Amino acid sequence: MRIATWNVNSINARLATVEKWVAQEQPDVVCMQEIKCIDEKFPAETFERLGYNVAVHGQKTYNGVAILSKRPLEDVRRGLPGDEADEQARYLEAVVSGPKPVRVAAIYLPNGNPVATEKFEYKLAWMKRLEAHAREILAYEEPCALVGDYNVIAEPRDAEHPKDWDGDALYQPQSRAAFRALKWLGYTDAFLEADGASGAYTFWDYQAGAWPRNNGIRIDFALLTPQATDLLAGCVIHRDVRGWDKPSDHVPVVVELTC
DNA sequence: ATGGTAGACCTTCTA
Repeated sequence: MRIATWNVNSINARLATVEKWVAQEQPDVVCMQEIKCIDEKFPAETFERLGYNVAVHGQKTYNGVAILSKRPLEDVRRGLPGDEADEQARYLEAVVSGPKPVRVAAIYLPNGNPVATEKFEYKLAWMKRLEAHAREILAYEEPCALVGDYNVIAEPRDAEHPKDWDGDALYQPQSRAAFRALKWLGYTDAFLEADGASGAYTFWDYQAGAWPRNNGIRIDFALLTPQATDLLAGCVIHRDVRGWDKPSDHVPVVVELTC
């Protein structure tokens, strides 16, 4: 089973690009972030025509996540547990049915900039809630992939110019520590495990020629439970998609599990 | 040191 994650930066602005890639690659599952629309405005029919079931957790203008799956989706959960007052649509979880069911979550972790504002506090609080929920999922002892835009540069190797990010929420010691705490609960970074190449990025800013200069960062991850890690067959960053017409600033990451 | 782009949408906010 091939599971993709992609921050599309508006599904409606990106529809032609996303449809082209999905039709070409035919992943079994596609987790999207930043769809930037309410559920009713998500172009579900486009993907249903390609043979996908669709689950959406959207909101107006900002954020929003979705899961496409060729196999039926069960036990769909909308929103990250731990704060009933949180109205930002950043988490969607479902079980992909089949002989070997796999739990999948689409994650759009808060950016958190600028630092020293309530936005950074919200990021850290959200990461605490994610850690608590990820701990619960580990206790299920089942294959699960937590995929998405984590908005964290975990290590210097994950940036072309790490020093440029010193004042940024994505590279703060607190952000990196929170990511480390999450991962060390017992999750595996699928790309590092399967590939491990340095200089492999998933995001290049639209500004200042970041793409032609390869001024990128790796912030889109697939974190796997031990039971999913046992099934890991590969992980590929679809770098070339950043050079397509009307690209997102993120590219798809595809993790393959043998099931 | 600054500004550079993209998207949603009403004028500025988010990234």
